[in-house]
Amino acid sequence: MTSVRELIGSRADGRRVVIKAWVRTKRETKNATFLEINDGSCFSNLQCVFDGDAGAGIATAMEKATTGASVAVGGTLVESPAAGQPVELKADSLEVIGVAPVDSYPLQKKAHSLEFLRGIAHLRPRTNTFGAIARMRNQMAFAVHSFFQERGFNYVHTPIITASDCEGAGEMFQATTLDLDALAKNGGPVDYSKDFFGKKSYLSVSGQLNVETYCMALGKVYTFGPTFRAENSNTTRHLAEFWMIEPEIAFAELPDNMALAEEFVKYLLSWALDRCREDIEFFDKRVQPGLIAMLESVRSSRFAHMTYTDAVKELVAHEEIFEFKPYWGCDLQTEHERYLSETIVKGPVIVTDYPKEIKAFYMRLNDDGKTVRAMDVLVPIIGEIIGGSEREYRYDVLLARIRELGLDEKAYWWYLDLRRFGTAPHAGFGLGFERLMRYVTGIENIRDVIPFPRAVKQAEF
RNA sequence: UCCCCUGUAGCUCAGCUGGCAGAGCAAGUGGCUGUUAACCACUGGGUCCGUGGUUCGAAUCCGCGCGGGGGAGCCA
Repeated sequence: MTSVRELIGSRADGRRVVIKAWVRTKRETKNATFLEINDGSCFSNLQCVFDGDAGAGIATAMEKATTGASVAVGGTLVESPAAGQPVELKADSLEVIGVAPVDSYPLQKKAHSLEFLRGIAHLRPRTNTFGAIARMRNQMAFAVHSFFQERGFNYVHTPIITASDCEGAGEMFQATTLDLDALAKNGGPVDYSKDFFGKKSYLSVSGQLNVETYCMALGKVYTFGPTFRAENSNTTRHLAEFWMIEPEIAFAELPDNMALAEEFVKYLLSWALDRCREDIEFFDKRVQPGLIAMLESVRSSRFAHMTYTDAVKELVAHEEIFEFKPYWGCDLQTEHERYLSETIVKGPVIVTDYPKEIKAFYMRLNDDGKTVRAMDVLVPIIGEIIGGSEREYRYDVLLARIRELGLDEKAYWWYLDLRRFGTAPHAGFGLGFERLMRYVTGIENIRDVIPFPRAVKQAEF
């Protein structure tokens, strides 16, 4: 089947084609009618030109060829005499396959707000913006796999349902086959031994603990799959269901992890700049002016490194500008993170060695006994895009940390086993795929870079 | 979970200290034109989110409910 992409990239050799696509706009003049059609194969539309006196058959069909209608257009591919497109279709036949009545089809021949389009998520991929997002999302997913596959990483499919509530990365969705309505009527305690798995189960908030097990066998691994967090958060950068990439490398320490993260981010930006040119030019022009220049500068930059302790010193020196006053031991606020990358460094910065109190139990304890080998990659505008760490691989230290935090050590038996049998230093990080998408498209609201957003009180479609 | 803003034509919005419901775009009709975010003219189009209240009179003021947006926290 001929695609618009294929035709636009071809020579205007006068070949006859029939192309099936959807109508974007129609402009009628006395001598000609211009029908712009798009089939999603690329950003550009194909301009189909019909003679004004093309005949009654075409005139009748043309009335129904309104914005959104699906059509089959036959004609010959010719050089366009006007500016705006190199080639066009000199059309001689038109069939309307499916109409889109103008009085009920929500999309018009005009710009719509992203808020409005969010309410018609089933139709929004037909717009320029969401078509471009969808193609770019596809490309970025491909880029993720390419990066790791080129470097000998193994893609590991970690489970989506988990019966361990010890992942510790946020509120979890419970997964159950129990009849909640019946239980509510009866009252009384719930007997989870009657649930599907014989105990409480959840949707995974992270594949990290699971992927570490395969790291300790395959060496270099990564996960890339959906993740679920039942946080009651309502922001432009959180979703209840999102996709996360989590690489994990064996015999590696924090500097190796930092180098991998930097290389990964640059690889992804290069892919976006080099292979999604038409779509990213649209974002640069209409969504976030300066996007391409910013991404290019990050691609060619060297990421700054800074310890948490040094970062706090910088922040304290300018504490008057912050709503939340920084101090050693505080969690870095969004305003702090953005100040570090946007004002102090003026580019990406990796902050390392955070106080153990504000980080997860599995991060390797430094010799000072106060900080852990954590790292956050902060970029301008977006803030934190990657969070990771070197893992605690010493059995005694890890067990002590679990006990210190009052966690149930029995629940971590298999995780601790990794440290009992052939333990090795290892490190990894997590990158939220939708946050990457926000970064490379300039789209602000995370609900616009995933086809069907899932958030608090939002699960339509 | 907290704070702020918001809900008026198909869409984006204006509507002042309460007094006859408006614009641009979209749509329809006509004109013009190898047009391309087309242009010009005319026309049609309203449960002013819902509900209760204040008032001679409410889109406008107040209470409650529902929806949308932004910020914070949590984090990716």
